[in-house]
Amino acid sequence: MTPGPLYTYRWPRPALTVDIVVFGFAAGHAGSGPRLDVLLIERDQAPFEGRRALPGGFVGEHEDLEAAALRELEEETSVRDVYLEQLYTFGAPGRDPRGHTVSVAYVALVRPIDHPALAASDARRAVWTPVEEATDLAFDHDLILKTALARLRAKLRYRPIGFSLLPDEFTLGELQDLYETALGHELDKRNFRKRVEQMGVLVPTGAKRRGPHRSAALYRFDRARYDALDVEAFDL
Amino acid sequence: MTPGPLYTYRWPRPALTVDIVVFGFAAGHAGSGPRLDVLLIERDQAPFEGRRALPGGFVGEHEDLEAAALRELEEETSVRDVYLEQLYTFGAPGRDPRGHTVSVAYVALVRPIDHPALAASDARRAVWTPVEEATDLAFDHDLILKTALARLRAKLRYRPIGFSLLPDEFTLGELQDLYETALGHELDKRNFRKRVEQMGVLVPTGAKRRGPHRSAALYRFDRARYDALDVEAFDL
DNA sequence: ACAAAAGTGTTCTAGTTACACCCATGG
DNA sequence: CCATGGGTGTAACTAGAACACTTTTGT
Repeated sequence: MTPGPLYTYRWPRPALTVDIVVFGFAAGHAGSGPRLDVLLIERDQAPFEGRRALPGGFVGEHEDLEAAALRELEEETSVRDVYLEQLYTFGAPGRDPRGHTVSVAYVALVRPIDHPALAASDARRAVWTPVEEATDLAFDHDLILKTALARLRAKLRYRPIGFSLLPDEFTLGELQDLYETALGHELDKRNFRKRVEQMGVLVPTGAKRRGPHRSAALYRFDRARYDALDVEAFDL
Repeated sequence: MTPGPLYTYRWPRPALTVDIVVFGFAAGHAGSGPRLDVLLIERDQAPFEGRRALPGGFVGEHEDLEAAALRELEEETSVRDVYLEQLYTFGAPGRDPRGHTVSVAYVALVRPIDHPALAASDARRAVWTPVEEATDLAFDHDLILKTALARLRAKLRYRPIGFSLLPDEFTLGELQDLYETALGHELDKRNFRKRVEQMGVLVPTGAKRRGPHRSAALYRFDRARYDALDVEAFDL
């Protein structure tokens, strides 16, 4: 019953890492349409030197998995205060050429405020990349990204996680753009707004977003009101 | 780029295990109603000696996670040929008193044919336990079981995994019993049968199950027909 | 003959989809 | 003044929910 290295080190074992798929949503401005981005690191050492990879790293002993994910994320990309959710654990023996390494993958969603800050930070080489262009990644990170996208798309429909990708205040148009971009197909404007309104989890702030055209009302997601709802009651 | 122990052993790291939540469904006979069971092991050593626990054990180096789960399952309970799906990875630093141990949990679904064989096998102490009575388990296995149940309930609705809990041939009544037991509430018989029929993934075998009352037609799940369906088209 | 499970249709309701026009603003 | 996105209502359709009786079989 004594905790200790005796037992801990007796057998060889796989190494344990965390990898984080960080999604960011860039609202469309004039010219550029809305984009779903993923945050990638350019590796500066072998294996896969020069290849792009998901941020991540080794889990310390006595370190919580989620804590390790947040730590690596901040160390490598300066991103903090994110929605974080465990995705899946990847453990195929050949996935890391250095030896058997099992990786617990997480999905993080960040607000656009955090995007521009990245370039100015001490982040080594973190770059926002449109998801369609995020291919040929190191290790099995293509597979991890694909899995993360599938999860994001599935969960967006029945959990209010989309708001973690938008600024505190947003227009209904921006919310719809996010859904259309992430889901990959268009939605009917009137039906979309109808459903959003019926749910009653958005409160108008009274402010307006002024743009190149007619200004739009700003809304805020009301988590308290959402929590008061039945589970299952959120459905876009 | 050389794979090897040099890098592999440099740092202390959490140990890695797999744990498996094995669900079994016992159709109701005269007297006893239908039951959803979990397969538990009685621990014969510290920590948690004498307590019940989920089957599981350490992942070998260069061993695939799913392979490790299947191996441990067979070693400890003689159960083979099961539906297996990764559930979640539990890594709170205090979950194992021997030291930091991260566990990748799996859910397995087995057919009732395998139930009675267990007692006669070399399985140490594997016992089928109704889920409501599976409390006070070792480690954080109460939490793992709770998570597994939530997943089973959620997934039963939109994926055809329920058939992995039934014998090859089954009656519609048994299928409905399974759904009612797992979901924890009653379903309308006519609507249930209507939906099942509309899906068109069950084929009648022509045979009848003879019981204490009117005999019932037997069906078989047709996986080929299911695969031909759209995803999302399965919805009970 | 009776107890118990098998089997079968219809109606009503609620939710989802499809669809087109006017409005406000900035350039 | 015009281009662009903001904002609004209704009708048709479809899917889901509610509901009761007859049939078969073993005891």
